[in-house]
Formats: sequence, C-alpha cells, structure tokens
Amino acid sequence: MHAFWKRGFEATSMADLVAATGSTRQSIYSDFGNKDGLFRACFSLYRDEVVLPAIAPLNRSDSALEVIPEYFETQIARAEAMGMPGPGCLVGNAMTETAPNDEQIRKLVNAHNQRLAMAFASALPERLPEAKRSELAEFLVVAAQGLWAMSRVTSSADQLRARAKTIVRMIQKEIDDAT
Amino acid sequence: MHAFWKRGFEATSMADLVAATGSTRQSIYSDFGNKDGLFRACFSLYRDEVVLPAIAPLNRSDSALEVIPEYFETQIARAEAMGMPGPGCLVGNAMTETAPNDEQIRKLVNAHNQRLAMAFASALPERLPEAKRSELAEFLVVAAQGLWAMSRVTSSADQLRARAKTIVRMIQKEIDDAT
DNA sequence: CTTGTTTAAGAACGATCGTTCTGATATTGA
DNA sequence: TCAATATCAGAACGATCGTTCTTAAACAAG
Repeated sequence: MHAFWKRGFEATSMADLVAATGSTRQSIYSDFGNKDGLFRACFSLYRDEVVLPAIAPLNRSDSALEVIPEYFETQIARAEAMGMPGPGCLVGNAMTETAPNDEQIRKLVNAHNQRLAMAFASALPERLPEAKRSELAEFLVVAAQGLWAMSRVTSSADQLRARAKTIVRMIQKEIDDAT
Repeated sequence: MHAFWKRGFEATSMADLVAATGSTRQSIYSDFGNKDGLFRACFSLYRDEVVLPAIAPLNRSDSALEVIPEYFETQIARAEAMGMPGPGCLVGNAMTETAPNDEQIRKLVNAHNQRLAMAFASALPERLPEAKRSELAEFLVVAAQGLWAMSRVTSSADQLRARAKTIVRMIQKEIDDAT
C-alpha cells in the first residue's frame, strides 16, 4: 500500500511489491489475482486504516466545527512525518493517474469522495439547510483533494497549513452568513 | 502532448508517442534526447498553448472579477469538449504522478502554480491588501487543482460548474468582507 | 548528374514488465 | 510417522519497455 501510495500504480513494479511486502510473487498472485487486484485491495486497506480513522471524528454525532481543521492538521502532520514532499492521498493519486482509464478504480474513487463528503456534511452545523450543507461538504472535498495534490510538490508543511487555514476560515464565513 | 495529458507519463509508451505525433523514433530522440525530454517539451507547449491563453484574461490590467468564473468555465468547457471524464490539467496530473520523484518536473510544476497564483492575484481587486490578495490567489490555485482532479473522475461537467460556482461565491464573500 | 546530408521506416538491443512454472522445503492432519 | 498440502525462493516466459542501429529513400548544393 505504501509503495503504491508513494510512487503510483504504473511506476510500482511487482518486484517492488514483493520487496515491500516481504511476501512472494506466488502468494500475491494466489491471493489477489494480479497487480490490479492487489491495487484494489490496497484501496480497501487504505480506506480502513487511513480514511475511516481520519473521518471518524467528523462523523461523530456531537462533532463540533473544530473537527474540520483537525482533519486537515492530521493529514498534514502525516505528510510531514512521512517526509515532504509527501505521498498525498492514495485515492487522490489514483484519481489523476489511473481512474480515467479504469472504470473499476473510478468507481472506488467516487465512492471515497462521496464518503468524504458525507463526513464533512455531518461535521457542519445541523441548523444549515441540507442543500447548503452538502454544497459546502462537496466544496471541502475539492479543496482537500487540491491540498493533497499540493502536498506532493511542496516541501513546506506550513504552506499547506496556511492553505488549510484559509479554507476553514472561508467555510466558517459561509456558515456565519447563512444563519 | 495530448497523449501524456490523457494517460499520464508512465502509461504512455514511445510507440504511442510515435503514433500520436506521426513522427519517427529517430526524430524524437534526436530532437528531445529521450522520453523525459519530450515530456518536458510537452510541458512548455502546454504552458504556451493552454495555460498562457487561459490566464491571459486574468492578467489584463483592467480585468474585472468576472474573469475568474470565466477562467473556470473555459477549462470546464474544454473538458466537456474533450470528453468526460476529462484529461484534467497536464501539470496537475504530473503533480501527483511524477513530480514527487522527479525534481526537474517538480520545479516546473511549482513554477506553473506560481504563475497561476500571480494571474489570480492580478484579477483580484487592487484595493485589497497585498497579503490578502496572495492568500486568496493561492487558495484559488488549490481549488483549481482540486477541480481538475475531480474532472478526471466525473462525467458531469455541470457538477464541476456547481463546484466552481461555490468557489467563486466564497471568493466574492471574502472580498466583500475585506472592504 | 553527383555527392553529401538529412529523413523515413522499422528491425534489433538489452532491460524490465507482469505473470507463470519449477522444485525444494515447511507445515499440517490423521 | 507419513502422505498431503501449503509455502518458499527464484528461474523462466512472452510481451513490451525505452533506446539504438541499419538501410534505403528523399533532398540539397555544386
């Protein structure tokens, strides 16, 4: 998963994957069928181990608005810990690399984006009209994907923090004005 | 350029490039050295033929704020014309695919982002403080890159238009509040 | 026309790709 | 203990990768 995450699908060879997993070609092929199957399995793993924990605070029924900046900070801190320029988001990377030419992956990516949007929506104040909430949530998905893309070309985590701060402030302003 | 744009660097073979250009291997190697050289040349071409025309209206000294939604609409209309899911942005694609492992490309990508930020900044009202202008401009770069990433997984141009509209409205609100 | 240089088309190169096969070594269940 | 199964490292497969070489046609200048 980390190999795909950092270098993308095409640039990661089976030899890389054998080395990274410490497994054998035989095992990989009997368990996952082929390279694509392993990649899709990594998507599931990424969702379970990275995405779901990251959005769990957003989904809590008593979540306050602070969980949104906390979400961004968690991801930025991870990028910083993994070394900048960071690996970005496995799903975001697949979105630009393989999704347009692989319908299966495209569906997984869209499912991810929808899940992320729902999480953002549930972190927004309930008093907002439903349409407004989903509009802002979908905006946050776009902003997040843009931010993770930037995290693959910048060496400054603080630059990302500044961008995230702007995004959060704009969301705050939208909420204030809507009430 | 179109081959790289649509399928990315790794998934595009020299055979594809020979076919797409109608040229010969010999000519490509004598003119560009290798595949990387050709890719970088495509970056230059993309900047001159796609990016500069797109940001020219932003850079006009008498530009009004409407040029920003117009910029988004132009890009979305192109994606629509080229077939959805669209090719996104060549630079944005390279940002996630090759930039983290290729310093030369990373520099070109960062130069592009900077150019785009300056263009956005010059389209924002002059009465805004310089810091505010560059903050909003840099936000717009993130939002734009997020949007072009989304354009590679959605079949709905109107979905992109809705996202762009939100982005523009939020920018407008920031400007109104800052004065 | 002749000579020297550039272009065309594609064969060929070694390397590496994703995938499968081969035996040998562990591991299991009765 | 012993046969059956699973796991192992790695050789080997055909295909394709990026790159170079070969050969002949097209063209240029005198």
